[in-house]
Amino acid sequence: MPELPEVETTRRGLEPLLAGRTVTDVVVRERRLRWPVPRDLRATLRGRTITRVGRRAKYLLVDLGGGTLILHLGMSGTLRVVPKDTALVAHDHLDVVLDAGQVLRFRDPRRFGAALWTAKDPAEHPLLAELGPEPLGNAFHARHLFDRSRGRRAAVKTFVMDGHVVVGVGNIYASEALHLAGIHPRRAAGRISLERYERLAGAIRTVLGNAIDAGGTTFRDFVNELGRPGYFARSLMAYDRAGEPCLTCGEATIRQEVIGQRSSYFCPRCQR
DNA sequence: CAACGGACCTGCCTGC
DNA sequence: TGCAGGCAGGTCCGTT
Repeated sequence: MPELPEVETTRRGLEPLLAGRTVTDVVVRERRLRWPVPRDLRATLRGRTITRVGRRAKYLLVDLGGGTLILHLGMSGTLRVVPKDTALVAHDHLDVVLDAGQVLRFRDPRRFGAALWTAKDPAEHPLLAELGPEPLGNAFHARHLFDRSRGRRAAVKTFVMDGHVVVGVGNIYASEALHLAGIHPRRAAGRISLERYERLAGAIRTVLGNAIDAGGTTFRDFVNELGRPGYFARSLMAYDRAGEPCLTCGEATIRQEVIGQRSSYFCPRCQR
């Protein structure tokens, strides 16, 4: 169940395994993902060679020269490169068979993920065109958050999880970043100062960067391209720690509340 | 516009 | 042991 660090971990793992490989076959076992898998995906991909694996927000972009396979892992998706004869398990919906006897295998029990094709610049695809800046890129900074939040009464946690504001900040890392920045997740986004957004922008970069360095966070089932978990869970300061002592102040207890229909974790003492 | 709830799914855990 | 209920890391879409 990936946020940006898990998707980036997957991308970094896949890139060297896929670049230069030619697609010899495609097997679609289940078309009913978030959007239907294109009927002609097999015919479209066969014979093409993968040049690189990119990422925009949580979308993986498999560049096949003349077009791009857009993959999204949804809540429960994993991508792995396995030998061609590897036994199938439940919810192995899609195989991209590669020349070197290996298969890029997409598994997604909940089917919130996606596999789409675009022949144009993927940045112009409707799903990507309106997205906010990358949190680890130069276009993301406190001024951006400040300007975009003026007049908005929604909780700041909801605000930073809006992909049209900034991409890649999911439910775990939103709680973590707000904790690190000392900001209460329910505070109205439009009533936060530029100075505090400086702290928040820095916290988002720090938390996401550290999580990528740790290979992502594994709670239940995230695994990388080799089927291995990430190690950031041990670094979490707030998420999933309801009732436990705050690791920052050592005095208060981490609270869990639902904000914008998502479980949120924070320290009522450190976060205001 | 912004905000909110519902929708899409399966698996896993809890409590009766 | 069985079963209902709730919850899970995403995000689009329709309605106010």
